[in-house]
Amino acid sequence: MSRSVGAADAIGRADRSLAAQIYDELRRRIIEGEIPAGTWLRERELAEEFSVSRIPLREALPQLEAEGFIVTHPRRGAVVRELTVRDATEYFDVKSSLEVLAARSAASRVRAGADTARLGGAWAAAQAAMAAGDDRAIAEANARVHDEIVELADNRLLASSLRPLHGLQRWFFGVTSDRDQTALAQEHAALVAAICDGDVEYAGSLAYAHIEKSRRESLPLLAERLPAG
Amino acid sequence: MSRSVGAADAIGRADRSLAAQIYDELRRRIIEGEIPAGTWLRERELAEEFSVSRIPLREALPQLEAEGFIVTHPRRGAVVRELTVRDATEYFDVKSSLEVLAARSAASRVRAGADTARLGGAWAAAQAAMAAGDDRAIAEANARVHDEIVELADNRLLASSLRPLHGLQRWFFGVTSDRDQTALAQEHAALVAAICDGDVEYAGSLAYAHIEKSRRESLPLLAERLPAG
DNA sequence: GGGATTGATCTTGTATACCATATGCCGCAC
DNA sequence: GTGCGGCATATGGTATACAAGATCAATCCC
Repeated sequence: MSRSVGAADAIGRADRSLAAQIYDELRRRIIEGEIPAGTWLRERELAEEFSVSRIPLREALPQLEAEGFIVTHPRRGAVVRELTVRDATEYFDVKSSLEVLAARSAASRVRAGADTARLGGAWAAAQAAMAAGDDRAIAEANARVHDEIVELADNRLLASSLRPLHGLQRWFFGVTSDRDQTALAQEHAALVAAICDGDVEYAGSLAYAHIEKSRRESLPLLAERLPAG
Repeated sequence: MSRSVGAADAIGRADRSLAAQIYDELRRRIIEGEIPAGTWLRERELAEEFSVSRIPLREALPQLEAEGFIVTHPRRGAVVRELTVRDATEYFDVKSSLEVLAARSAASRVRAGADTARLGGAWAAAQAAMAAGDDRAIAEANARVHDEIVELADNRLLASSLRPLHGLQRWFFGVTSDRDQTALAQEHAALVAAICDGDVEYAGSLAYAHIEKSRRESLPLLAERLPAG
């Protein structure tokens, strides 16, 4: 079978394996709500849609299950999981712990002489986006600030632990989140400053406050549109 | 091909999927050192050894990669990763954060009326094993105490975040770890008491001290036998 | 003699066809 | 109305074939 040119071209001709591309594509569709909770995912159906054989799907679907996006029912198929308020609570709990660690580690590494150029650059981009008033750009810049903090923390295990949380976040909130992106950027300002100062304790406290503020603002909104779980 | 009865019977006839069984078996072999770091894992070779087709392996190997046990080189195969001191440091950092959360959450749930019977039972088993002087049993009971704390915390996301750490722990230390299991059990005593009292702050502090003590005792020993990374 | 090239070989990546088996549903008998 | 049996369907798994990237060694040219 040729590699699909027409309708199924959602998966491009990237140099990555088909399984990885399909994983990415399905993950994106679930996160962005194109595939709503409760949808059944059938191997052969998806294989046909993507114009691939079942093999790549048999690698991609278990990965999606491992990250908690779908639940597999043996011999019945996989169904997209439904997010609940409980998931959100768990998310904020774990996120809080790990983000504090990231902020503290980043500050600690700065104290040990790490380069803050990239983080500074990301933060500058956020400021520029704020000045321009481009909400989408602010959201993207905020996300990059976050990524750069994790990068600066230089802990691969931490980064891999945060990855599923990142997916959850976008699943919950979409790209922009419920919060005012400008307010988010303001909080980032203090956090970035503390990290660049190498102030471990302060950076950790700010990160904690940052997440807890998000929790308090977002949870009530989520509770309105999500089942309790 | 029939389902293997002879030498390949490491994977039993459990009701789980072949991929899951093979994942478990490979994971166990890596963790227990039967497959040393640097070993190349070849699909067809393993398929033949386990008397299965390549399909289950194509599901199992990506899972092992996702959990950090192997590194896949496209079109070359997968190689068992080598643990480094850096991995150990990262492990303790993340472990510290998440175990504190587990202890605090567990205590908080007790305060809200959760049942402590299972945790109490696990702790009683550890005491019994200590009285009997059975080191292996103490180690197992200690592990169960830990599991019950996570269970009591009742946070599935936290539990799934801790799972890879648990694998890392056994990979680093084997079943018994480097530490004196009786000393470990003593520390568990105070932690379990604090949790059962619903004392959130104290439980968190004890969990933190517990991990940091492990770090300080174990890291120098690991540094002797692991490359720096 | 040394470095670039080519080709053999190994391994994964993917497709295809087929069989086995569990699950759920529908309709029939009672 | 209820219980049972069979059928449709989906995954779980096997076998096989072929394509293509990676490696390495032999070879060829200068």
